[in-house]
Amino acid sequence: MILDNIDLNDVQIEAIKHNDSPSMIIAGAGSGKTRVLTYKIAYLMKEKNIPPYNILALTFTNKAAKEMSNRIEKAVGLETNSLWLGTFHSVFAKILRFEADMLGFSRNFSIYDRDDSKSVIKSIIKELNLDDKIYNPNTVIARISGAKNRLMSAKQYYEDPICQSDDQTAKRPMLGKIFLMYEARCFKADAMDFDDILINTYRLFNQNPEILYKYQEKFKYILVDEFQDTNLIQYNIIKDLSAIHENICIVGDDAQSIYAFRGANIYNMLNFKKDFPKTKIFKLEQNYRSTKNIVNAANSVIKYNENQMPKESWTGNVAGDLIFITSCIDNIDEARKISDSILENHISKHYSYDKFAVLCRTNYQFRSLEEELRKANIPYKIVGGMSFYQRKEIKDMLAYFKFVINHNDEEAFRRIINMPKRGIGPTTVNKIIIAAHDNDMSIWDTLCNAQHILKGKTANIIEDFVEMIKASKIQLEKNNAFETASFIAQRSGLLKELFEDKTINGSSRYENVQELLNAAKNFSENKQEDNSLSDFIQEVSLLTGVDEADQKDDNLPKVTLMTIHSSKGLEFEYVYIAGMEEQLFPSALMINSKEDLEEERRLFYVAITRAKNAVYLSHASKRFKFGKLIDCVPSRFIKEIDPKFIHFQNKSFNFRSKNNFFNNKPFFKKNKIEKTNNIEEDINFEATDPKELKAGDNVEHQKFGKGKIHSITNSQGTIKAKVYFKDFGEKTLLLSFAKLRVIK
DNA sequence: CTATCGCACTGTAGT
DNA sequence: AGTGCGATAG
Repeated sequence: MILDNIDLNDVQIEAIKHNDSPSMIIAGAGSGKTRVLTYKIAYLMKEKNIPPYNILALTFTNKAAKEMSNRIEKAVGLETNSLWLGTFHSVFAKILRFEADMLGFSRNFSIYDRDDSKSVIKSIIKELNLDDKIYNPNTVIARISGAKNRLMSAKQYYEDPICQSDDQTAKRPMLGKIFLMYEARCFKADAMDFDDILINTYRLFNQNPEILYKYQEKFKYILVDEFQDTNLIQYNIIKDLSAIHENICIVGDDAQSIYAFRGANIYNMLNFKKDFPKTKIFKLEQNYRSTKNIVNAANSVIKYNENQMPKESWTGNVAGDLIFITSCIDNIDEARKISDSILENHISKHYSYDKFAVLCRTNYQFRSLEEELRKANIPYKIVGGMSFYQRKEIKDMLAYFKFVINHNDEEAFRRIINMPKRGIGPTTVNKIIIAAHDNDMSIWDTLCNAQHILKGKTANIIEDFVEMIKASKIQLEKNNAFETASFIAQRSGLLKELFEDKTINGSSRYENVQELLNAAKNFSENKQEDNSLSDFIQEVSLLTGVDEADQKDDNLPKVTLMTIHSSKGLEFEYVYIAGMEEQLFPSALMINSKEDLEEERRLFYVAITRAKNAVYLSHASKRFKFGKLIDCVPSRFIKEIDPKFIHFQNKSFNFRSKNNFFNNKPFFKKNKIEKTNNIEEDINFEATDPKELKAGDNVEHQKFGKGKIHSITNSQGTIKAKVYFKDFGEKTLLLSFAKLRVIK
């Protein structure tokens, strides 16, 4: 039998074998959650002979889905293809493509990411002649997304008295109108944003009982991973889907719920038992990952949270090291101490670099860390952050693909119409879009009849453009993703333009587009069917920064730099948590209520429990932000760890102040480890007095080499220079810190 | 229409 | 520190 010879404890086995009524598996950090889930699916398929297409398994990240699929393949052999395993968004998007016409969409609908939505919102705000400082696009998006997550349509929002009065007091009376226009615009462009994928699935099932029934019968077994991160809509959909068979198994840990900010609802976990009274609960409390000190320290912090389910996380592992705490002068000192410590552990304990992770609350903290790791010649990789698919040239290329697939995609149209430059400026674009809106025609039909609104050269250019799209469409219908993509890349002239750009930035853009074509190639070759460009785009639209991390990897072990959010589900021998400061972690922007603070605390809990062997916390007294030095105070979370589990690395600490945990001057010692020879360090640069620099000067920079000052500006008290470097393109430098030397 | 320059804003997290 | 936008020059 499949579970024989597999290392599983009694509760795990019980949980795996329970499949005839709802169940909830409360799985603490490091308790073998994924293991249970994968073997549960394997067990259903092999022992219960459930056909894979009757099983639906939902995860939150593509990465988790991929890993689970790999593990199942290992356990049962190669039959996971027909298994419905994927993220909420990808599975629901798949269903929506099948049933699109029920909702008035086509099966080629586009998916708008945040940037696309933002751009639509911006153009609406502009059209309505509203002030984008009051109607900040981010705020507007947040309001709309919030309403959508409460299952409110634009029309309902527009008519709702509470929403109206809220917006009135916030001085944003037009928000309802913007929402209405946004919804209309997306619908017309045959596009859905991330929220729409969930909402439309919910509506599809609620408005069409026969379709719901079809899927209820199809998905006889439903499993949900990371259930604590589901929002209300996601929960309602899976509740509906499992209403007949009630073979639903949810796995989660309330202590690791860190997505309330995007609508995840910790109470879903508590409500589940009410909605499914027959629920059997399993608690996986043994931690197989971390040492006793780490588990106990994590427990001592999380007990400050009032909202949580009772459980006892414990481990049979060794006691291990205490939690190290280091005080630093500023973020550069912090980065240096972390890189020194990594090097020391790497050398003395022979741990390869991939055993280390540096976790941060925010993305911008990576900059100083990166620099120090680079100086110390420690290989590293950054996970998340700016995604490959968010780069300009990639978005441009994807916009071409999207427009060929969906001729009504207005966002894609705006992006590509003058990329590469073909002489179509904003005036012409507006003419076309206004003509389309006025005559209630689609963008595409307007383009095909461009001779009515445009004259001479411009009309010819548009005609050529239309021809190009038509030719690409023909490719789309008969060829696979790679063939079509290559055709479009060349025919559009985008590839040629990038190829001819000989600056470093230009050639890296060219390489990026090649990389994208390469991805399309792999996609086409790995699949026998469903390998058209449409299928490729569907997959890519739901991909994020975290997913590509391993993609370009050259097998060299590297230290991982990531945010705590993206570290969820992973584990490392050594975990460094940088920036343990009030305002930063817990984040000042975040904590408006007790619930918010508790979420930050859970985030801290997640961070600590990533570690198998040791945790290093560091905090700085000063930190650069927006080019300014900010004073920082150690995080309250440090104080909350039971002192029994802490070791202070800086001996000079004392507890003089009652209010501030450490308000004495932090101890600073010279680096013990000698730096490897680094050419850049050999050049001894002195920062030139900013007053001596002026626009047009030829300069040399320590890191970027030779360049020319474009302009010098003084904004909000910081003097900045835009410098064009020969090898690195345009950079903005803070003149007070940048080490520039004037070349005569 | 396109290129360049100065200014202002942003800076939680991820599908 | 990077980006994006508007003003202005080309």
